[in-house]
Amino acid sequence: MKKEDNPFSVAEAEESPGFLLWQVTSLWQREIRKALEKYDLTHSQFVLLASTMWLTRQNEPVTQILLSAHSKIDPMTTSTVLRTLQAKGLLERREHATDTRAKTVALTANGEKITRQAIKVVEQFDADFFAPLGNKISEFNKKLRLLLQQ
Amino acid sequence: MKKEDNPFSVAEAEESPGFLLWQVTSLWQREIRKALEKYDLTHSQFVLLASTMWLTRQNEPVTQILLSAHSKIDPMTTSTVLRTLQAKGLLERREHATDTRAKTVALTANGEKITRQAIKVVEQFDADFFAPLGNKISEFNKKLRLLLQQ
DNA sequence: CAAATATAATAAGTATACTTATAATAATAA
DNA sequence: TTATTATTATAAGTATACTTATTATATTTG
Repeated sequence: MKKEDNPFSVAEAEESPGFLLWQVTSLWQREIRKALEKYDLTHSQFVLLASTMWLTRQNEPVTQILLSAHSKIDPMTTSTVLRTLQAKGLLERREHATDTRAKTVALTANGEKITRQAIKVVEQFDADFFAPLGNKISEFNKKLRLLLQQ
Repeated sequence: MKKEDNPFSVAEAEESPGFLLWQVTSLWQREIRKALEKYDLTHSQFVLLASTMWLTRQNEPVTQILLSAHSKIDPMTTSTVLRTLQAKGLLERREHATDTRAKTVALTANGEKITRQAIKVVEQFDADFFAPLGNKISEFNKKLRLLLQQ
């Protein structure tokens, strides 16, 4: 292969933000999965449980579509995962009071208990995972928020 | 729910690097998937094709385990996805010259052609996606590398 | 009000992404 | 050289994560 035919725009794979993001996320998700294993929760399940708790505390009407928007998990996956969590007895899905198309999601007592424990574990894990950034974490957060807002 | 019982350590979900990383990655992967649709490639397939091309250019012996390590895709998924790519005629998996346990992966002519086109599209997509960071991209890359090195 | 459009949820199907377990071989140590 | 350990790849099974299509209901518009 001829050198002048290089299809890559960067000299090192380590200079591509896309490839770096791919690698970091792969590792992060893999480690989180291990941390959640003891609660028999997948990462997506945890995100939806924590989001349900979060939105409930904001006094939002917790519909599936709102959970999907908040968690950035697509609506179909949200539906599937929530049913799994319902089967596990961690949350309930009732008919919405005013919108009969929608369902209202709420944690059960056990769901609340497990979610609280899992949040602690994940927050500690994240603290460790992002520790190499030191006091640059807020800068990192700011950059991520920039990417979300486009 | 009592306020003093707040299980979250941050006042806003937007202050949690973990949740932000989850959201950014979800959006990024979803958009990349759309960009790769016209080549009938998933994101993982693209990463493995580009990694094969990259490692080939580095004159590395491109085994599945090396591809797995480079791409951060676990070995089993690497095996499955590579077989899909082989069925599509985009790459070949031959017996390794010296290690009969291993397989040597190489792009076909068509695989090379499609990979080159897809790299262009993904690099352009990433340029757009990370554009809000402006000249802070190298700082962002540096932070991601810190997280990889731990 | 009736028709058109939008929204909320899900069925079915495909492709990861992971787990544990296993086969086959390579590399190393006694 | 033989036994132990490590490496490379894959089988089988589970849970996302997505797509397109559909159902049911809300909302908007003429």
